[in-house]
Amino acid sequence: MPALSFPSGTDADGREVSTLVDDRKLAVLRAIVEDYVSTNEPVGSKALTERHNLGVSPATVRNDMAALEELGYITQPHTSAGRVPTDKGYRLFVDRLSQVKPLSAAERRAIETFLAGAVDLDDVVTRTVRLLAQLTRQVAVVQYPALSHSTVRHIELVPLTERRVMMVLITNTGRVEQRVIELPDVIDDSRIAHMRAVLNACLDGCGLAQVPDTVADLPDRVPVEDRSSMVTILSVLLETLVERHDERLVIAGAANLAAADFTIGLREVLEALEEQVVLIRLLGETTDTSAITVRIGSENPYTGLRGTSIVAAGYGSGDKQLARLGVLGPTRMDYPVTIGAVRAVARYVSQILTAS
Amino acid sequence: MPALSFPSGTDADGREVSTLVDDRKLAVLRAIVEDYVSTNEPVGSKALTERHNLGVSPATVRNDMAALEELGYITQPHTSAGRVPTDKGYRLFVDRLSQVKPLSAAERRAIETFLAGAVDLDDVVTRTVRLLAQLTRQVAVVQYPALSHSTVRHIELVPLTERRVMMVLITNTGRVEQRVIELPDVIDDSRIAHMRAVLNACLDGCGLAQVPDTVADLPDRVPVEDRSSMVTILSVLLETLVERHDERLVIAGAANLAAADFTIGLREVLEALEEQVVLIRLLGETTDTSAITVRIGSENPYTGLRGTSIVAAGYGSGDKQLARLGVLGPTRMDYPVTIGAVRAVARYVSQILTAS
DNA sequence: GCTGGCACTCTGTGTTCCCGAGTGCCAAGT
DNA sequence: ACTTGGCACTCGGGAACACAGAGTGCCAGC
Repeated sequence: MPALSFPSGTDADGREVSTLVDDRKLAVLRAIVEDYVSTNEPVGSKALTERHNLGVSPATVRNDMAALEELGYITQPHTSAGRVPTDKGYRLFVDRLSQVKPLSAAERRAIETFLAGAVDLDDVVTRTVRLLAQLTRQVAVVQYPALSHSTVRHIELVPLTERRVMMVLITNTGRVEQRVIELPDVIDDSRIAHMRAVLNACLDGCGLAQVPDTVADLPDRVPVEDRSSMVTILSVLLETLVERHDERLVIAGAANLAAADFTIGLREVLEALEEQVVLIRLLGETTDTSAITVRIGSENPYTGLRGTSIVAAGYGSGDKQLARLGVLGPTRMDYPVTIGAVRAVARYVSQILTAS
Repeated sequence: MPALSFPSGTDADGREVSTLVDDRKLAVLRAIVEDYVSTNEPVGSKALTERHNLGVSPATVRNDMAALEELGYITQPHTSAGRVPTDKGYRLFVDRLSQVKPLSAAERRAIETFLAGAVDLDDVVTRTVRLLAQLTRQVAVVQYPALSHSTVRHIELVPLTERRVMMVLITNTGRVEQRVIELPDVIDDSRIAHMRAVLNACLDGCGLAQVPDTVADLPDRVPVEDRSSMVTILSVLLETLVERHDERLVIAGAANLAAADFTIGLREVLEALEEQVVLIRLLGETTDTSAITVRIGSENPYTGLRGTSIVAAGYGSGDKQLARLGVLGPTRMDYPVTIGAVRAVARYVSQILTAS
């Protein structure tokens, strides 16, 4: 059990905490959170003193509990029932009372070997999401690396019929986007080859964000008879960059929802999981720091997920954040373990992506 | 209400049915199924006579019910409760008592416009699965077109670093598979280009099933210094064909499970949905006919899905069956509507794939 | 400021009871 | 030979009720 860390008066909230809540009350709060997470039952003063040697009697704990309730950190479902942490209580617990629990050596080895076997980006993402779901026993979500921070590795134009080509865009992160393009004119293979050469000469290594500017004068660099085709191709390319931007997500572990006694709101949660847009917002903005984001219950912007928390982290290759991954579970989750797992997986994935 | 169709003595089962079960008993069974599906409560003799004008009294219906129960078509949850159809009862209902309900004109228009907007194969599949989930209010599953029945449209080799290339395989169904290949030797771009040319010359239009035979002598057709690289590339190509074979599935509408009062087994169902292998088996073999497959409850091979039925159909481009799609829901589902929706969607998707 | 004691308040559980829907069977009717 | 009304019987589920147990708040004493 980690020592109780309580640097008093460090931030705006610190003052309230330091003046009204002494160390023992915080220890009580922590004990409540830990017990409630493991038993899923409101925890009473007597049980607390039995399971944690706080060195005081139940009566004292009761006084502390009353104070904590007054401050909104805990609540009781009914009069004369035990206490349950509120979202605010979990927040305090996560911010100041808990220490992230690192994975066991065995778990780390398992992650390493499991992820190392991936053959391509799709595979990395699929394995990652399954891994995360299994480690945390919760619902895992992994976002595909964003196009916006990648660079063009290659653009391929494959003639399909005489008026149709398939464009394949390959990025440095290994992501592949393809689109079928209907051309305005009939174009033979050698002209296609020329356009492909022009495209690649211009865009190879170009950051995707820069593509729109870079291609502006491209139509002028091809023979006049190919100009309208080139315009068509470019417009599809730009569309691809915009439309698919950040959109793809992979989910695993939905079955874990049923295990958690999610009597209420299961339907809403499943619905949210199918709404990519909602999920992406929940994963949060891609911040520059590699910090873990924790959204607890009502802190998250989506109605219907009142009872769920999200633990998310960014990942990427090198120092660039490419996308986010995380897990979603009941507010009543084991935050130290979950945060540890998410952090570890994010790091390993970053490592894999950087290496390849 | 469709006329009662009962061609007596048509098949092996027909004899039992025709001798022991007369038309009225079948009408009773149908009424029971219909009522139970819509109310989700065991249906009694009195309620039946009130809601369906069978022209007989409750007592008569009771006699018929006793006979139907004897034959295993219905059962009662407890003594002195109404009757509930058994899996065998649903089977008879589906096979001989129900008429597929076609979609409304509005629904058909909606399908058409919704699917027509798809830009590529991924998009077709995604839209299809959502559509199906929405139409049936159940869990929809769509399998990606199988590689085995497709032909090679193009193979692309993209140099990434001096010892690494990405292979992109494009099939005539628009499916794209990519793999990064680590080469044994350093190979410059022109030699890569040559290998690409050789590959495409040999494989363009080749059925994927024929690829293994076709490429057997390919290494001999390239300069001796490229031979080992070609072998590496071919082995990865063959791997891709085998590994990804039929594997990919897309699911939507899992939230509908929560709506159905799936008090029992929800966990199992969600687990099955994450097990691609199980799901593929459930969708069934790709048969040549365009018939709809219905698996009712215990008919399906997977424990834990006792309470669910699967309605599946094949789809494809032209007359070739490429893959399957279907929905999964409680055995207590509206089969006529569900079958109608699955059939319609399968047809439209086939149409889209054929046209493109 | 902590502690033990005490009265009080609930929830959850087990019990009992009863209503009503539904059945099976039988004898009478067509 | 089937159908029908009648009747006794069964059983699940809801209402009413009691009660044990866990938990609380408060107070007086240390």
